[in-house]
Amino acid sequence: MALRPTTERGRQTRQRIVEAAAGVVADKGAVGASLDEVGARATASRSQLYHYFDDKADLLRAVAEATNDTVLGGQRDLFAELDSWDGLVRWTDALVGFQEQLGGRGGCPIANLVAQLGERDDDIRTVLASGFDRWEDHINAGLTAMVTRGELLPGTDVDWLAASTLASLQGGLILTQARRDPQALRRALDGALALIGTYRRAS
Amino acid sequence: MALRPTTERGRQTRQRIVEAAAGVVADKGAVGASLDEVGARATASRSQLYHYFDDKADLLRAVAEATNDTVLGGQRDLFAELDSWDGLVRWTDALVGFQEQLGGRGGCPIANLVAQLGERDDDIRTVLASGFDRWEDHINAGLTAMVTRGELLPGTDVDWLAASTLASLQGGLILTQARRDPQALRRALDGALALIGTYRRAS
DNA sequence: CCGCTACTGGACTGTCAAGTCCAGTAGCGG
DNA sequence: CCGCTACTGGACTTGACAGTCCAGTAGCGG
Repeated sequence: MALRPTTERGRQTRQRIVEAAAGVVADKGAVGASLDEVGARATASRSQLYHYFDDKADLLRAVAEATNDTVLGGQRDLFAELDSWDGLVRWTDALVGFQEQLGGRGGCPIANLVAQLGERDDDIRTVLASGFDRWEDHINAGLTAMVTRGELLPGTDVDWLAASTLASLQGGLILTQARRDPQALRRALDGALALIGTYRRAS
Repeated sequence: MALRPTTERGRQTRQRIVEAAAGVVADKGAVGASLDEVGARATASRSQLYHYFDDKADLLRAVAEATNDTVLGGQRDLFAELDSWDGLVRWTDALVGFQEQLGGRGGCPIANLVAQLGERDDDIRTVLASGFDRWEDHINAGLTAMVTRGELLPGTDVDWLAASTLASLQGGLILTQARRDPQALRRALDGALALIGTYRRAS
């Protein structure tokens, strides 16, 4: 079992390796990503790779954790405002805008790894599932706050609504990725908003 | 360019190869699938593989087309009844039931291939996108029939509703795959049904 | 029945890739 | 300043794999 680095220099090297690996995985896919390519991008030798990671699977596991943090971290500010209808709309607009910037490329990094590795590595799959759980928790917290402040009807099943919203988002992302068309995500998220809208309090 | 077989024997061999390849891809992922494994399962030698396919990418393209046909063909009977609320509910029950049989494993074969190959092979991505298009067309046809027979309100935006429904389904599948929990698909499809339900005619 | 072509068998080559091993050094604590 | 350990460099081995090439044959049409 590769030990966690004990020095600042070691921690920085490990971090460089994980970030480089995440980049290679984004470009080549998890299976197609080679350790040589990772080493070249991280400016790290094979010994360093094997100093910090038991094997390629161990490195990919670290990439999965980093991917969760990157995807969720990138939405932190939007999650903070997810407690109002306007915040919800801004969140969906930002997601679609981001896909427009990407030209519909890339899809969801977490979902990609589930499809590439999830059927053959339960540890990695579990890490990625926890990423989805955290994502859903953010949506759930926002919807709960909207109920609390009276923007959604009391008794709204926020657990179910949060789950349905995340599903719409994930589905919109895979369809966008296949079609290279961010409007696919727009339509999916509009569906989620329309469903949430049916629970809005009349004003 | 490998030619299409001209004899019945050749067609059967090519078919065996594609089916064997689809099985290896399901087990090992597209990138991890080796031609040796495909040959072993299809009882076909390397010469036969290269007689019918230019290279591995060419074979994977054929697998993508076969995957579309398999996934959509498997729902043919349900699609035929997708023109009523009851048919919609049966369709969603069947999809969830199928995931329960699988124990939440596998995910959507089309989406898996998009995530595994779609960022690096535009031909394959386009084939898979056409699979999603056909799937959405079936849903669209059902919703349109429901409007025509008065089960959904006139003026219902069936294009958008079909797109949103497919997104919910795809999202539910990826979340089910990550969590190994068919209830994730159940919740997603309930969201789709609830949204469609808002367009039902009062009776 | 024979010639020809599509189909078939499988050995072989070159390249890539994961993982191992040997050796050197930066930097920290005593 | 020195010893020690975490960190570093990179050569090397082994095995897997895609693709090429040579040769044989089943089966069909004339």
